[in-house]
Amino acid sequence: MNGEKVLIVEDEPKIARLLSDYLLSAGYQTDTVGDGAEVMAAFEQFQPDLLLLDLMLPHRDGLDICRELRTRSSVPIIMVTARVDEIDRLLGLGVGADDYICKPFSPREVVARVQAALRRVSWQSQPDGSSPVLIDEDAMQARVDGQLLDLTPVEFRLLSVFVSRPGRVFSRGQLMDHAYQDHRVVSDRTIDSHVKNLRQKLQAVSPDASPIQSVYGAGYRFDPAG
Amino acid sequence: MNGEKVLIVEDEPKIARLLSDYLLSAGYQTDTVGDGAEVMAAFEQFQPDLLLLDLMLPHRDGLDICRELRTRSSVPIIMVTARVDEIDRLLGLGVGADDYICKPFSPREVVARVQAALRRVSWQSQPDGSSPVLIDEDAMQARVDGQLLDLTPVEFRLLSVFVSRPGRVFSRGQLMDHAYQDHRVVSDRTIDSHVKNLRQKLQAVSPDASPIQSVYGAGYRFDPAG
DNA sequence: CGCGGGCGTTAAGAACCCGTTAAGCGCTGC
DNA sequence: GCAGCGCTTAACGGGTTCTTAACGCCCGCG
Repeated sequence: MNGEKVLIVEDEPKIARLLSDYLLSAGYQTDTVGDGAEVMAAFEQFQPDLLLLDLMLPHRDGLDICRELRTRSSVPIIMVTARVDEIDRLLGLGVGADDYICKPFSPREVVARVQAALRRVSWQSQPDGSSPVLIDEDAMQARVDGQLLDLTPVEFRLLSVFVSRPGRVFSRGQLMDHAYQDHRVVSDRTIDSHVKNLRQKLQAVSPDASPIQSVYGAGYRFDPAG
Repeated sequence: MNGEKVLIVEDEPKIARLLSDYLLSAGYQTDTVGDGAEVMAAFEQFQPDLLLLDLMLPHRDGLDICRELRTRSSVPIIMVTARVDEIDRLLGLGVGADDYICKPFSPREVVARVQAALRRVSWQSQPDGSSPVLIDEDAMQARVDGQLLDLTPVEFRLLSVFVSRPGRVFSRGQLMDHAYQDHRVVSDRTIDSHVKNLRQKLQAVSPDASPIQSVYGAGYRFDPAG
């Protein structure tokens, strides 16, 4: 699984573990650092796409870390604080964090905010128009090389998920989660079936490419240059 | 940056000030309103390109304001809410907001979202300049190619919603929300029925176009060049 | 080579979606 | 009261889409 990488900076092992578990099961890669002094090294080495940063740390303040990182990277940072009123103070200080989470947090909340933060940056960085596949969520239309695809609702949602994270392998379960907002459970074959139809419609428009690849034992991967 | 105008609707002065500062320093013009009852007037006068709308307001609910604005303008609206779980509720209600921000928010987040929302609209609007369909909310009159349409109240409101956001797919539920200011619940077939009549009247005036398209499994889409 | 589980495809019934008709209801003006 | 109008919906029919059972192939492994 090649999910995006989240660096967790948290000195309390139980909490670090908790965060890590949530994120792993949501398909992210994680690395954990418990000491403020080690953060920069881990950052260089792990090259995370996002930071979960506890405010209270041994040897070095989370605030301080946040400031230094901001001078050299625009990686999204989510601050984890123990108390709500801290947040006001942080806002006042003009720390450049992207979001804040208060303890105690719920699994869903953490994952939701991480997703949101990552979605935001992936959006901004895409000058859009660069990918051969364009998704218009509002209009519920998808285009390949300018050609409009005639997709059913499920197909559209699936393609939409794929396009949102090109190159990533999605398990059938993850595809279900993302494509069925009601938390319906369907069989794995159902996904296969829709992928088959989707592939067919994609090939009808651009016969030479096969952008949806099967990954044996894992799921499917979308690769626009496939 | 050419100083697009952002109207801030927020009753808490400190937060309003904070928002205003962020946006000003990012090069936007701002105006602030603290009372729900004054929003429409300020909107007319200031002619903003975007609204930052707090959900909790004195005298008038942000939700309510959002709905009314949506019937007469397609200006992007970003809702500001105090808690994450509000967002789920709002999404369920099909409010026509473009984005949501949770308190506490960071400077970067607010500015990023405002930028994103503005980029989105400038991108999708104005290929020509004059839509063939004109809506006069005050007079409750609609024209196609200059021809006056004889619409019933429900038909007028529906068309009005469609025209406000061309190309976008509206579910039947969303159409109900927008076209019935009281929170009435009617059946899906009711919407179908009105759409049928609306289509008929539109075709009577311009026989070649079919601007209201059905999107199987999703709803209806208005596309003036359909 | 034989095994077992993962996978692609097919086909068919289930489920769902939608346009239309026609009828009932409330309201208005005569 | 009655005719006319607009709104809503029950009901129906047709079409589309979804899902799964079933089957056979393929892959990786011992």
